Amino acid sequence: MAEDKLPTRSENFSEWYNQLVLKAELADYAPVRGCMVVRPYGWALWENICSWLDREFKETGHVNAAFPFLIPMSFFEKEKEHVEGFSPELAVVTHGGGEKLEEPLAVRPTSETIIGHMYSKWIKSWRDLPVLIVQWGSVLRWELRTKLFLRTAEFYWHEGHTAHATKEEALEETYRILDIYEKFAIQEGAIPVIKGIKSDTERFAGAQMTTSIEAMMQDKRALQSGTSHYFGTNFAKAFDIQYLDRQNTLQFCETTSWAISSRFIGALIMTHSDDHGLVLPPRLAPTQVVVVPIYKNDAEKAKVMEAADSVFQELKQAGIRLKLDDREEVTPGFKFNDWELRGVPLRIEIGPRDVEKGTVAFARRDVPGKAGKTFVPRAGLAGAVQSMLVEIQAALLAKATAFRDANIHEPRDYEDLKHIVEDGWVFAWWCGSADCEAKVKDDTRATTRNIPLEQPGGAGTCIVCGRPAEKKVYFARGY
RNA sequence: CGGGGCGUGGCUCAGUCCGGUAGAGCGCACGGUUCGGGUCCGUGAGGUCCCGAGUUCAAAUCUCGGCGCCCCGACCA
Repeated sequence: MAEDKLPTRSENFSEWYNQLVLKAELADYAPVRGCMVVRPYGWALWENICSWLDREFKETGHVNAAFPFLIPMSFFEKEKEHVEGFSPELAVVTHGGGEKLEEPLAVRPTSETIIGHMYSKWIKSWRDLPVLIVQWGSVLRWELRTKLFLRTAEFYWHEGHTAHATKEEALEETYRILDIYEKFAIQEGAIPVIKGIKSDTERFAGAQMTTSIEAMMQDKRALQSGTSHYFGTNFAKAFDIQYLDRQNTLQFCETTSWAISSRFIGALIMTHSDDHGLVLPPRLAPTQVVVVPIYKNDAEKAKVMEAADSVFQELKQAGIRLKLDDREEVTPGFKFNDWELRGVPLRIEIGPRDVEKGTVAFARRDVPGKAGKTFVPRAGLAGAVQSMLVEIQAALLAKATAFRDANIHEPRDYEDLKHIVEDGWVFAWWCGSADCEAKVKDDTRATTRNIPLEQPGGAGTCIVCGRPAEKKVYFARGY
């Protein structure tokens, strides 16, 4: 039960975030360094995220499977960039059953290697392709600095791993998933994201191309919210994933992998929430509506509870996820604050005056205070609630989009870039060289986020070195 | 691995400088009161003061050693 107030976003964004996660009971610190416990409310949110994605993956031909979370160390040696990228953050099991193991086993930081190994067994013919498998689970990376949801040692995700006959098909898959991620973020999460391609330095270890969706948080830092990789034949060559084509010629597969992690919950929090607590988009909120009855004696209680119960039944039958808060030991005012902290999109208050008038009171979470309160007729309530939830969802997206667009700037020159990334995103021409990228990072701690797929066209000059540039890129400080 | 801070009831912390019967607020339990924006009053339960060694008649407090956590950088979904 939360009693004291959150720090405000403006006084300490980081502390606001930490306390919000704890007080809203999304997660708690685990007694294991860098790990979190996802509490029931946080997990319910994660389940809503997963179930939408799962449905979408299945509709596009993917199937689910499970691979071991322990991976022979030698597997990591097979792809040079992959081992360099992941070795520093592996946790390794050296003993089992009291005996030292002959070969240490890594706790999976990602599963390309073990899945690649299995694919080489399973794929023999062009008839076996494509293979489109998704694994739901958790992985472990020994991060040096952790933060609940955003970067924990163990985190939850799905990882898709696909194998295809041709480069065209693999690229098509990479972008198909990126589109699903974009649709998910915008439509379900109300988070406006930018689709694009990562620079060579920001690319996934072992990939030929990494794409991402990037979101702007309320502190204007960037959060990579989903990622989809094209591997070419890198992993197929490392793990010997070959098939015989129609001409009876041995070919290497083209593979992809992609993921959205529990970090997305961090993105939801930092995009929509306010100084009163969590604000969740209705389409993902575990509880979309809470009904709070108000009365001061038994006679009132009887009437109010009768009305509250009938409202509850009607909305439940309409398929709305809701709760009736009939706790007697706390005051309505306490409940208001409590559910606001938890981010429930719509609160319905029912008091004696409402019962008399045949109304209920709506209080929108996204519009705090009096401005978000309206009185609604009791008749036809389910329809009114449905459309209010749609309105709130749209309002959240509109607000986040306006905020993002207001904080992306095109710099006049390099000095201007340095100034902008202090408190916003830069959108600028870039020659594509790692040197220029590194200079920006050294000078400002900002990195390239991605090269958006949607380009203005034409050409310009690199904001850093002044050489000709064909693409524009986003620079921002990331999470 | 560098730089800062901190380990005292469930939580946040005071007490440490200057050694002398372990405290507060919140939370929790019970009773009453209240209820359209975080009610108020009363009663009560709850502590190896991070660990170890030393100094002392006496250590949460002083000395030495260890462990752990948080924040800021380098690694990252």
